[in-house]
Amino acid sequence: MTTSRRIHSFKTPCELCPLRPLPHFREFTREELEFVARFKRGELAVDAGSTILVEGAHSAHLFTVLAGWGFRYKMLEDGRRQILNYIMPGDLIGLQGTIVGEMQHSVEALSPVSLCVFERDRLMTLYNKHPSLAFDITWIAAREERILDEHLLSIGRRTALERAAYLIAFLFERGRQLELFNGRKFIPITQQHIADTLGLSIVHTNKTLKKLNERGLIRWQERGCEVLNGEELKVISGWEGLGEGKRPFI
Amino acid sequence: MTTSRRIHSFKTPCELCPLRPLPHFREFTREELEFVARFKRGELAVDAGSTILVEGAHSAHLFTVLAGWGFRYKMLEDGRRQILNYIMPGDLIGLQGTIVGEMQHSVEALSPVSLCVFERDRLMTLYNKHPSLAFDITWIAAREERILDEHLLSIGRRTALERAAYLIAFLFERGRQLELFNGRKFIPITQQHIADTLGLSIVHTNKTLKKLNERGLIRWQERGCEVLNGEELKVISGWEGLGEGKRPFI
DNA sequence: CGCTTAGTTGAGTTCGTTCAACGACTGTGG
DNA sequence: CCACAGTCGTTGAACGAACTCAACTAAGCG
Repeated sequence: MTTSRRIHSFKTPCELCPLRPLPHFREFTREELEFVARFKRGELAVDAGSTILVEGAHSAHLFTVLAGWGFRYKMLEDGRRQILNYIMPGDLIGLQGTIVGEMQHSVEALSPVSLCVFERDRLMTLYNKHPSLAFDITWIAAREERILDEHLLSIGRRTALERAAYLIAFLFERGRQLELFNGRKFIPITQQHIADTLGLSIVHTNKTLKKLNERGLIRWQERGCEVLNGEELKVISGWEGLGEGKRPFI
Repeated sequence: MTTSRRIHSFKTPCELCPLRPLPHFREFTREELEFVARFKRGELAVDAGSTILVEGAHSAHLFTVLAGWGFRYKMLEDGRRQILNYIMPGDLIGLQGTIVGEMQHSVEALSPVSLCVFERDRLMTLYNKHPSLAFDITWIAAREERILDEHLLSIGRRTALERAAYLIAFLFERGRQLELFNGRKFIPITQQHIADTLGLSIVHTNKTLKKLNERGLIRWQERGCEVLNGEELKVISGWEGLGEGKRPFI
């Protein structure tokens, strides 16, 4: 594993944030934007495969993903790993660490990832001075909760084929909302990641994905998944989607 | 299913809240207490087995559990049910509905439950006037998230026996923190609830619980689970517990 | 008293696992 | 340039965990 991280004091100015103009995100008032610009302390860039946060650590920082894909996971002592959720542009990470004191899960990059860095000590200032942004943070936490609910339903009660279809449809829909696909609908994960998300073995995951492949819904190539028919994946899994409303991000 | 609900305009005054003196909860300032007292609109009492919130509904209310046990769940169209988490005194329910607009899961009572009722419209006032309480709400959401992470790890990667041990240890620890057991360590759930939480069939759940019973860790009786050895359940599941710090509640 | 719900148990089946081997590809060092 | 190791994906065979089906007990309730 190549673990390289570069911290730039160079900042993408929040006024020129590449995410904010997307129709997927809610607009900010000038005051909110100015506050967030001051709240931001720098940027962090990590390579694919590197660890962004480690379980047990006391990080002084909060991050918002600017670009790239990653995932949150927990491990048991004997090495069994469970991927909890995926992180993508606009997602806030490290909030749990800020609130509980110590990280309860780890975060790893799937692709090169760049992050906005915030200081957790200043979070209380945000709550004091910008109730609307405070509400946004709660909104973000509630959204994560909702997604975890869906994942639980999936792992607990769906069949292997339904689970796989759900997961790929989910990642695809998120990527679509964020306008991450330029032509090629490609999700940068390995089958091991799929297995560790769905609670299946790698072998059975492979055989399950083969079925989706045979139905012409996905194609596996270059260490990732190309989505050919996102709608049918939703039908198979019985998943209703994330909803189309705008969402906030810090 | 007997579904009875009584809404009392009668209120347990927040100053005499039976929960607040518990060492498990953080103390409030006088101002916070006064605000919450005005925020509270009444009380709701429901019988065991009745539904408190339904998926898809637009509830105008938020609730804090005052007494009793319940659970949150989601269902697939064909009836498969997944229990997401359990609700107990001090828990806030309905926040997702407030934030996303419509409930994404249902909530049902396991025992007689009484709830404090709040109006979701007034939540923004709380954010504007009481940043510390706003932070508490985020805290509560982040805590729920953390618990869901643990459940995901459990369902995804633990064996049936470990899962059962984890769940019972979890419910037991929560009950203990809330001082719900007076001598008899009894959890009011059926084996069907256990099955629907762990993602197992009722038959296999029964056989798994039998093993825990044979080891002298639990005893099943009167539609519930009596915990005989909570520590050993934690050891079997490899679960580290919830942490002992104080927590907020509204 | 019959009806319902919760829990128990056995038998046979299915789904998902582990083990094992192999091909394709990538990066590294000689 | 080739040899080598490492990762990722693929496939077959054997096994085991968890499932369904089915029958039955015990308790609670009208």
